[in-house]
Amino acid sequence: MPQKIYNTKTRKKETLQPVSEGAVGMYVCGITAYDVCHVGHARAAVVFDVVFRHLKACGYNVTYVKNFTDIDDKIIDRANREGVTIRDISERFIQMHDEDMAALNVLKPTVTPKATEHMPEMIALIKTLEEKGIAYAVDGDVYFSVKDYPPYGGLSGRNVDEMVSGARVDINDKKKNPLDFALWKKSKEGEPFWESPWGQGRPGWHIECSAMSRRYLGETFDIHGGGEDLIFPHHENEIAQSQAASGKPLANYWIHNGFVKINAEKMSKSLGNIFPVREIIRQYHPEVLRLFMLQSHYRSPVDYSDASLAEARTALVRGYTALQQMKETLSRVAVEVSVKLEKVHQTYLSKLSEMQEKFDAALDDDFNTAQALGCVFEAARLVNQITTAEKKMPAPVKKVILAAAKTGFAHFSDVLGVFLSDPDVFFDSDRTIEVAKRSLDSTKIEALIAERQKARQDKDWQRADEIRQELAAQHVVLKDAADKTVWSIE
RNA sequence: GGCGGCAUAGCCAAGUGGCUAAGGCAGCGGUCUGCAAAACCGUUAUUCUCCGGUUCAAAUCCGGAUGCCGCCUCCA
Repeated sequence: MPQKIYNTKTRKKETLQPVSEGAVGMYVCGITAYDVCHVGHARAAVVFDVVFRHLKACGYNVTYVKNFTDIDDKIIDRANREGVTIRDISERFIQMHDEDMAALNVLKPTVTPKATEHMPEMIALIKTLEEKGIAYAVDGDVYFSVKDYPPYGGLSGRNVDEMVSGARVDINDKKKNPLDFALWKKSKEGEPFWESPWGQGRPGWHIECSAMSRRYLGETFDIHGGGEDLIFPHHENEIAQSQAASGKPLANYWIHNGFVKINAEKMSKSLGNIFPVREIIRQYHPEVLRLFMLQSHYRSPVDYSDASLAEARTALVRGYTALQQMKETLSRVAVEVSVKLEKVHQTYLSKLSEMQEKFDAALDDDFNTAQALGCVFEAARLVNQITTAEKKMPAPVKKVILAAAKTGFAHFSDVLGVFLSDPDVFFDSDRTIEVAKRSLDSTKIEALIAERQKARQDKDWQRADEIRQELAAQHVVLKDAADKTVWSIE
């Protein structure tokens, strides 16, 4: 099925037709490296990671570029506050960003360029704009002249005249027009600077993305992404700069992810409701956060809360429970050369392949991860039916069906970036996190479980139940299997 | 003021013209179990904020009302 993408530029779902057949160029605006990543960054990263993974799974040769802004007012401020260099700051937070992303199973983009490493490209681009009469230099600053680029406002659906009358733009005497934006800023005393035809200074924010996307993807590429807040002014300005310079469209498809909200409010420093990724993954397995994001459509806003993460955890546990049963059954049953499948058994196999088709179709339809997850959970139910409920099914038949399910799940995991752990490793890790969160003592818990096992062997059900209740009070849930008792935190 | 989005069960959330309105959480009944837990089976929206319209047919398209939200200033 052809890939459909909702294009912010046209506000419609369109069929992806790459510039060059079989290849996709994608640029996504990355972070400004001045602080740790929060849930919002995580969402954007996960959304475009799934786009990346899915397009690759579809056979496209994807070049995914995600930049780091490593020169910016906020970085300078922080460097001054801490008395270190801007490089110290940006390197520190890029490193932490990479750690967080790795924890969330976010694949490394093909290229992760940094602004400071692309000064010549930026300066060249600004020069081109200046030569074309679309940019003007004033006292060491260079501005983009919005009135000299008539299509301005095309992406965000804004009208230049109305924006001027709206007048929520900063006052700056150097600008000819309040909507004009800086391409190059003269450096102030003590600030880091680069040499340029306009003197010592540093680039404006928007120009770096124009310069780096051009460098790695060319003048026109396929997909440009970012958070919905970037539509205006950032992406609008990128389009203006790049297209004014090249005379060609910058990107054919514009994808924007929705925001993460906290209690229906915007996350912001002033509200004090920022949730850093590294804090969240101390409370929950990273895949919990990832699953939470994938449960809703990437363009909708999501409301982050502890309750919704707890719910996502339960769902994740459900999936891993199926995987664990599958693994266990597969390891137990010996391979049989020829297995006769009856019609009922064939039904399972066809249901499985139906789930896989629906899964791919969901992602083809504007990366509908929520719908795709529906297929994953239906497949999980099917696995559970095979492993537990279908007692009459011959073991070799189970093996054949579960092997097919395993292949299907491998695909689901590969594309969504969840259910990637070994189930036993996942449960261990989940339990460790929960034990720490509730300040429990696993040694004591296990001692009680051992005591209960003895009581059970002696058929002292009263004592066994007493211990179970005692543990339940600490949120410890027991699961009695034939030979052992496993425990988890509810 | 300008631009845009959203409203589906107790909660979260897909579905955007027509088969039984996915899936997850929670609830209820059953199977299994010493009892549980997990799993499985069954059940939980005659209906998609409200009012009109188009159509043989609408949650889905059009118009209006109400409510919530985002962007227009750094922001994923």
